[in-house]
Amino acid sequence: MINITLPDGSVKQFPEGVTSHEIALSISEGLARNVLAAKVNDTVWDSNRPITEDAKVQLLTWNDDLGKNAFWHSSAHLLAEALEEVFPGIKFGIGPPVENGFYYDVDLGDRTFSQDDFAKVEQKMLELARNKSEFKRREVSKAEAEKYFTEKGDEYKLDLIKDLEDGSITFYEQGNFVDLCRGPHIPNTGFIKAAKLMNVAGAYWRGDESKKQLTRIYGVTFPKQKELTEYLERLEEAKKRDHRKLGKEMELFAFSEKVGMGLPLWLPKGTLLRERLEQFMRKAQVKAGYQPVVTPHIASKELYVTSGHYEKYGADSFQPIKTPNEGEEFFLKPMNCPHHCEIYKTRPRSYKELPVRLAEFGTVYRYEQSGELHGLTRVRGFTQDDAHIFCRPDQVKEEFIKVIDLVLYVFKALGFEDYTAQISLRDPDNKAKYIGSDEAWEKAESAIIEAAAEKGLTTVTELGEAAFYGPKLDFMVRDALGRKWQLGTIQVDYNLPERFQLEYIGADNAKHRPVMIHRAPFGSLERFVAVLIEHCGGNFPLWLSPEQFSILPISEKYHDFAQQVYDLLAEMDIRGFVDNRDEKIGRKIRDAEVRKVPYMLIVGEKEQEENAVSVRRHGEGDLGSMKVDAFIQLFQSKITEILNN
RNA sequence: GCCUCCAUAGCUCAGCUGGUAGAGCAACUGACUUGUAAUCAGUAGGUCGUUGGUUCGAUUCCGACUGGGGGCUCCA
Repeated sequence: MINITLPDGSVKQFPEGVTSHEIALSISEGLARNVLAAKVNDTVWDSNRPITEDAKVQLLTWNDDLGKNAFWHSSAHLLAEALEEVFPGIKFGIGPPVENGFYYDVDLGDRTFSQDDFAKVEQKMLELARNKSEFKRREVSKAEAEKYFTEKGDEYKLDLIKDLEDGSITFYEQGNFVDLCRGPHIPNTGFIKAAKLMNVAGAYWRGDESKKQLTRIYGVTFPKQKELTEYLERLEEAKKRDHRKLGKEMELFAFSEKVGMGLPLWLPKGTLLRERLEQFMRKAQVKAGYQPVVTPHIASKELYVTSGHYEKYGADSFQPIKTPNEGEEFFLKPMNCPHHCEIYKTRPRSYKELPVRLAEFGTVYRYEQSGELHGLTRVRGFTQDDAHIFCRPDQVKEEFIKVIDLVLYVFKALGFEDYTAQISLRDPDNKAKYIGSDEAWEKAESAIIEAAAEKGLTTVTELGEAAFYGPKLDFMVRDALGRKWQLGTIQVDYNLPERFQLEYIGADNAKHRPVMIHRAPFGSLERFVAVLIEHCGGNFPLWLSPEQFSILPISEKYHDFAQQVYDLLAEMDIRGFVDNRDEKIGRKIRDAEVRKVPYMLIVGEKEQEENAVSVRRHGEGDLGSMKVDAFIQLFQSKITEILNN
């Protein structure tokens, strides 16, 4: 008998060779039906693999990420089996589970695979799933493995086997399909009740551009048809919120072939939104002791030679702007830091005036690969809400805390409630690849950790993720659909102060090197607006909304009164418009609803008599009639509610 | 950049296997003067992304270019 420890700490005795399926069965039959795999002493095992020693066992179902992984990994094998039946002679690369499903990389030879083939393969998958073929694990020798795939003629699997150690190789077999695989897998294919292929894409063998490009087939499967339906509905919802679609519909921004790819044009309404965000940040920054600066969009090559960016990015970036003077070259600025360093250097600095915080909404240009461009989230010209803090080493922690406060204030005002912070530290085993002294790094790293802890942030720490020039803290927010986005960033930089020979005179009358902190709570206005659009589905917070109200006169007779109300609201800095088209009120309401206007103010005979407006809130409906003053008060209270705490 | 799919009116899209195009919405004109999610009628609008080729003939087939979507890191 062996002892099995379950997650609740209880210990049960089972005969040697018990499987986790049998353990589940001893708890309940329903559980046994749902167990996909099991974590046995920190390794995930097949649920039908015999356990021969005392072990800690955690049963995994569809509700566990690891359970899903096993499920989707098994689905990849099922896909491969189906593909092999449909396309005999097909060769296979790798087929892992991913965040939402799985894929398999295949080499189809001369054949092609397109959306038209999806249905056929999906059907074949379900047909094979119904056979309830068991996933059978088998340990094989390296020679045996090589023999099998040599005979099959699959050079990709042979390439994989080459790097594996003899004795550690396993095969999995289900139905007529055998794959080189470490596992684990679900008990049999019958668990897979719904399958959908999502898309095809090219992917280099082993991610190496010089190797052959395979066809990557993405799919997703579920243990219930209903879950597939729900998943597809979620995708639909995400599509509806796509910032590229809403940006066009709401006339926020546009692209033009003539202007060039990745270069967004901000339309009037989008500009209003963007300027509101800038205004908001400016105000918060002034309060936090930042000094706004402005720097040019181009700079002499020398600046980037000094900063080191020329050497690192020069060849892959926008190429220099030449002048009539021979040898004179200017670059579009790809970042603001070097300019700010030069501002810092305009005069000697005393320790007493540090920290110096220089802020700029700096528009920068980076030549991103054409395939990397995506809506507003990845563009070639964008504006950072940039600032650089030059401070003494002993001020790093305090400055970090202040920046975190600022970032949290921004998130709160914009309705991002679910966020985590990632602390990126250097790789402790490879300190040589980082610039800056050991002492400085340790100080800065502990300053970041302490600052994050003091602010009560939920953090993930990643070793080796720091930039070569310093550790950093990144904020990841989760939007309304649960998708993760990286927004604000705070980075310590030891590199530029060194390269630019920045210094300050300390109390000891000696020269010291300041620490530079680079931070951007939004990241870039473009990216932030994109994330914001998707987060709120185009229903912006009231204070940001480009059109905060629309006045809808019942008929032409009330146009004058409508204009009076409009003037009053405009006076109070409330933005909106009068819809004086020759349309019925129902039509005007519908159009305003579609345009996502937060407040609709209906004016007719009654309202005119009482100097009132009938208020309708977007998505909520009629709020009844109120005096114009009362509406202004209601409106302003809604705004201060968000911005002042 | 590479793979793959795509490109028709301002927008969303239809147009079977080659014979120069159609709908809805928007726009414009007129009628209606309207009470909480689409009033009715009419008008106008397209070198079918650009450019070569095949063909008697190309929006349709082939190539190139431009732009767009998806993917190119996550252990067999």
